[in-house]
Amino acid sequence: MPRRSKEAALATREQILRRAADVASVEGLDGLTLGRLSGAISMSKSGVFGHFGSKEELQLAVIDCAAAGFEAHVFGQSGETTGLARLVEIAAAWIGYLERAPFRGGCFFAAAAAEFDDRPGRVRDRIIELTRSWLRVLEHEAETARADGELDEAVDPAQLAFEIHAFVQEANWAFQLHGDGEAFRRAHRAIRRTLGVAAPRG
Amino acid sequence: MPRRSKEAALATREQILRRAADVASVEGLDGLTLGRLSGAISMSKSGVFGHFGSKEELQLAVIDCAAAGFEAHVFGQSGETTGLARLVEIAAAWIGYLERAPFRGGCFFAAAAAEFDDRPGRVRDRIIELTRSWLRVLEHEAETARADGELDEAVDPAQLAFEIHAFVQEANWAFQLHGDGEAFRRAHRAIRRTLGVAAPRG
DNA sequence: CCTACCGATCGGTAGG
DNA sequence: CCTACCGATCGGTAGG
Repeated sequence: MPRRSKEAALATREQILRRAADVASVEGLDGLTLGRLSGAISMSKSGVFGHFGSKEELQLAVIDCAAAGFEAHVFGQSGETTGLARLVEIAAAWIGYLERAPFRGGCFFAAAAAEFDDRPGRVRDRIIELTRSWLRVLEHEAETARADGELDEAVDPAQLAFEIHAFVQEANWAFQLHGDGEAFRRAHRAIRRTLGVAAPRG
Repeated sequence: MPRRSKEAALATREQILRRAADVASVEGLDGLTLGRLSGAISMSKSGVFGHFGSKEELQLAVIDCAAAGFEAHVFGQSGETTGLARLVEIAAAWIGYLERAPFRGGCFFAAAAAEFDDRPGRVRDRIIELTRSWLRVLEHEAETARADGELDEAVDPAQLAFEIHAFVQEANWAFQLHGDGEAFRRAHRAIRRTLGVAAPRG
């Protein structure tokens, strides 16, 4: 018999993960140490450790926690639209999510990707999987928009996804590093211009 | 009297820094530890330490070393051109530098910026200074191109610099994280399209 | 979920 | 530029 109920243990786990994601966005997923994290939530190190079994499992759980928050915001905001309207909507929701600054360190995945892009392992694999799938969402909507005649037939959906993704990541970079208050507006403007140019001619 | 000549000491210092920049591009500027670095070049920890006096001074020296390599490549390649031709040239030289992969971990400054964008201190200040100045170079050439009538008068040079910078950073990101072999070609294509669109109408 | 540990490694120092 | 060391902290374990 566990001394505390499963519900209480799960609630503790969620509380740990929320704080961990915040710490990791600043210190990095590797700089997230069991000692500092447990101190920040007034638990013992091994009390935190017991919920995950290894640091790698903690890192993976933090990534999934951040992904769930991101998806809830971005997909929760978009309505029943498809194609170009949906592409515009989810890009705007993405920018809005970053503007609301869910973590102190800015975009969790931008930080995690830069940190782990050259460290093979399960953490890197999970980050690759999630970022690839997000790029595919953008690409898929661009494809639908082209098929529906909302974009010029010459448009390459993967190229369009690359450019939109670039603008939003650049805005996060410029805001976090330079404190550039124009950054998110620039991303909006760049996306609008790019989609305008990609519109069918006539 | 020093036991070894100043020249020899400086050569050792340069050797340390080259290796340190490579390690830091993978492990991060914080993950760059005196112990691992000294092991990698078969020196004692305190032998390396003595050249810098603190870990922060080592980090700053590594940043300046990476900046010198970047500038030598990018500005060394560009000729006597100005304005639009120069903007195209330095953007291409930048992409070429990243394609040649000077460090195992990809763009040194992209990694360093993501790591230190939320850690106040001299390291962050130096990264901000160098990245700001590079953005200003792009912006300045865009201004010149507009003044010379090579770009439409409605073009905002800062916005153009933002977009070009975004494409190259995105290419580095996609290549490092996803191993995307198309990434640098996509950046070239995006820049060409953006500058083509920004060219004067008529 | 806690206390009390483990070996390894960290940045940095003393002294030569 | 080296050996030998310092206190602090790391991820992880034993036992309750």
